[in-house]
Amino acid sequence: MSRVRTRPTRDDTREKLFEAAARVFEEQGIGGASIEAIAAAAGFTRGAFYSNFKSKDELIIAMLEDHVEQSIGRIRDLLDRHKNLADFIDALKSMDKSHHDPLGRSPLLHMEMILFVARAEKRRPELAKRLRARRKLVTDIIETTARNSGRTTILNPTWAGALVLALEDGFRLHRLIDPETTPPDSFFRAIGDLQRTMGISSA
Amino acid sequence: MSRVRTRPTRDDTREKLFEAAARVFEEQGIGGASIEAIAAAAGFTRGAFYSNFKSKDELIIAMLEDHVEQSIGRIRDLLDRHKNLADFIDALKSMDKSHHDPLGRSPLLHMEMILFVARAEKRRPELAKRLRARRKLVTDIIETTARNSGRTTILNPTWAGALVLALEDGFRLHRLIDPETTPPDSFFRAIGDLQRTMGISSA
DNA sequence: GAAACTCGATACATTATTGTATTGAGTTGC
DNA sequence: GCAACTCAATACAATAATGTATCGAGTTTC
Repeated sequence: MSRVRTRPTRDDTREKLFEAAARVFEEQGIGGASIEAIAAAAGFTRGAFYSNFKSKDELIIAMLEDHVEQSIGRIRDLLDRHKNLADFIDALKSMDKSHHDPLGRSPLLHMEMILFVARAEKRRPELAKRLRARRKLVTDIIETTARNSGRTTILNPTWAGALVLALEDGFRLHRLIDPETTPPDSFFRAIGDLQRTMGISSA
Repeated sequence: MSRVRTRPTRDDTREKLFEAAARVFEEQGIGGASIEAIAAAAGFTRGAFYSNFKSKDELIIAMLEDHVEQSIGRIRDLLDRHKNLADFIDALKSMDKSHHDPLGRSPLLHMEMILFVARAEKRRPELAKRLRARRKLVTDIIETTARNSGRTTILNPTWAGALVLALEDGFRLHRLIDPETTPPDSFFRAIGDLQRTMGISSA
């Protein structure tokens, strides 16, 4: 190793390409983004891109894997540190306030990713499987906290999980076009309502 | 007017381009679709496209206006024919089963459109306004049926509307990647739960 | 039924995008 | 420290996509 590194490491380059791609996808959508635009946004030429990824698809898949892994990791971590659900949700809330959503990406990009996965289902069914694993993690959390609670649950846990997840992404989506009637805490407010009236889990 | 028309009318051509664009956007996404691909899918050349629309953006905006107008019209129509909410929801359910969702387009395209509008917000704020008008229509329905009902509502009507709309699109989205745990009737099931436990409206 | 008009096809010029092959500065192993 | 290696830049060839100008068959008007 030389004393002062002038060339960025491979991981640096990949990381910069990830971030640049996120910005470009955010602005132009996945389909509308050219490889040139991504490389340029990262301060590189296409050469750097092709040296790191075979194609735009491969970059997206790597990003996706990275994001899902981080999201699942964050959730598990939070779950370890906050055993009871009230604390867990409070912790989620404060994460949410710090500009990051629970999945750790911007809402627009998040939606783009889901559409990408949906379209890629036939070519690459493993991508949707990854997203379903994250879903399952959430429903499992709801299921176990429900079981451990003294409260009787009105809804069955799997269904309650589906409900919560639909609300999360539904609000995220609607906030894009109607932030006025969809304040940032809509999701948590809805969760609160569910807890209070349906007993999806104890506090 | 000649006795037998051999050339399609302008409206025919536009309609075919709409349908073709819907198919192409569905497959490749809005950003990934070329004008050539759209024209070809409609059985035309690019010439026909440019003779009818200035750009891809203009086509999308026309499609969007068309779709929102039809959706609002359908909802109003249904509302006129089914005065009480239970009938209204039943009618919605049967529409839903006939391969069309309440907005009258495929889920993937629906999401693409919303993302397009979100991105176009700065350039064209009127598009988001249109979508908000549809949102408002739904919340108004909930509001008036709530007021007319004898039941006490736990939630305020605007919030209940936001909740219902988030669920609609949330399930639509998740059905794309996890149809197993997101059956087609998820939305209606959720509505039923809300009615039963939160009294968002009377039946 | 002839002149004016309409509209999609065609041709063309231009720019964008892609992917590969090669180069050379920077780094690592020995 | 030098040989082997790494990796982003560059150059290049080929294809894709765009937008405009023009043509001509079909349609409308009178």
